[in-house]
Amino acid sequence: MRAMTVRVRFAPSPTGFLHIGSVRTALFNWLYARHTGGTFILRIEDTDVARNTPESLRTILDGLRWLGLEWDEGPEKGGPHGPYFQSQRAAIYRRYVEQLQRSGHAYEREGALWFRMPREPITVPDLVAGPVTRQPTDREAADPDFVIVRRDGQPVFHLVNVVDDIEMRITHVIRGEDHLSNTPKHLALFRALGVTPPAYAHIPMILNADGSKMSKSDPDPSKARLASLATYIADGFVPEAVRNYLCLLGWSPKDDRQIMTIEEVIERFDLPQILRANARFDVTKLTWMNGEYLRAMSLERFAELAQPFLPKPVPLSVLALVKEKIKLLKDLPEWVGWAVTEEIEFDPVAVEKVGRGPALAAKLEALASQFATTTEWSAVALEDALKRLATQRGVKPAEFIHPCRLAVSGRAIGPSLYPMLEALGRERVLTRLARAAKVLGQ
RNA sequence: GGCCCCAUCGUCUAGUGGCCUAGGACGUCAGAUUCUCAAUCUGAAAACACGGGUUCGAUUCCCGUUGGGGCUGCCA
Repeated sequence: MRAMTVRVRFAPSPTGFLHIGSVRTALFNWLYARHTGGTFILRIEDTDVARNTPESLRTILDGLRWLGLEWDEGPEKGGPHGPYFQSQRAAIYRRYVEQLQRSGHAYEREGALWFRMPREPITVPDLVAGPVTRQPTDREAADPDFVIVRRDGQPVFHLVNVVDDIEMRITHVIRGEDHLSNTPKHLALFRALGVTPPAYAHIPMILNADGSKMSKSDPDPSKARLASLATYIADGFVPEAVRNYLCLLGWSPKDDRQIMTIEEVIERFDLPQILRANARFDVTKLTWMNGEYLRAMSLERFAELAQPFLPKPVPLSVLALVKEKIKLLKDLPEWVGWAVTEEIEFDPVAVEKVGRGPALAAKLEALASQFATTTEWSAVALEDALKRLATQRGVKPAEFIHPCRLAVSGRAIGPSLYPMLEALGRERVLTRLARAAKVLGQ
């Protein structure tokens, strides 16, 4: 007996930004396809003409590719079961609608076409939640039937979703738990059409940190931002980190691993391990993970990813200094500012911390004359020079280190001091020491 | 309101009746790194929602309560 080849699909609606929860759904589908050697299909559910936009479609395609979730069949790719836009499949839906009418499963009412829902409860054999049997709600008790073709002739979600899953030979439907309540309708449709339904796996939702629903239209703008994948791209998260973090939301490798290569995840991922409980999105942990990925990657890749975040080119030697420190690429400008701007702005908080006035000026001037005579301009030699000066004055090196950092970078935090000085070069360091002594010396 | 799903540290999770004085990670706090830091290292505090059962024994099984989430559109 040969197992049926797995065919899964991600079926977004191009009506806005790509939701981070949708991304996780796409990821789980993709992982399952890769784990089983199956096929990952992208299908665009654009039956609601009024709400679809081309930009939104672009966002979906780019977003999936950014994460490395390439589809095997779908837009810009083709495949044997196209077209992959529901707006182009009207003839197919019509065929199925006619079949339902002929077999007496559908009838017209108020200009729309309604599906005759079975009166007895339907059990969903869900791979994650187990068998789920729904009792009829108040509404359903009054009238369990539902619309499958609108008055304007457009077929609705429940119908097209099922028809396409049939036509595209979908074997497993992995989707958000918000669809669990819809599933009996879909099962009834399959039954009426005389087709064996796919297996269902409803995955838990991703919620905000406060447990509320992640919504792109949340009245709180900071929450609304977090719901969109675009935010993470813009803030300088790297795809591997976002993907890794998402893998750990609702799925667990069952050991203590946090950072995993995608190959490892593909190897271990399977439906039975998916958790039943909703998970909250912890952007802080994602940020930590992003820093881990940034530090672990090659300098070349770091430079490549950094490029869009830098107003002007920055030498690799400088990027190397901040690569180990930074967590988000969007913070790059302020971390490398010392290397690309001569007009250093002094951070008030840093000035407060280090101090100002004649005492500071004296230290900076001493430093300047010390560095002016340093023969070899290297991190090691500079460290040696600074420490000699401190010893001469009978103070701790820190007494000179902090003012020096402030003078050359304007900040209290940043890369290690001596490599920073080395990268800057003698001339710029001396200029900055003099300027800082003047500006902060009063 | 009705229906459905869910419930271990603040968060993500390990745990499928005794190995649990409940493990890991993020975050937090405290030290260390006699240069900062959102880096690194070390350590600490921190959880089985509640009430009934079942059992020799429950975080683990059952029921209820409470709490959270979802659905309840001629949206998807």
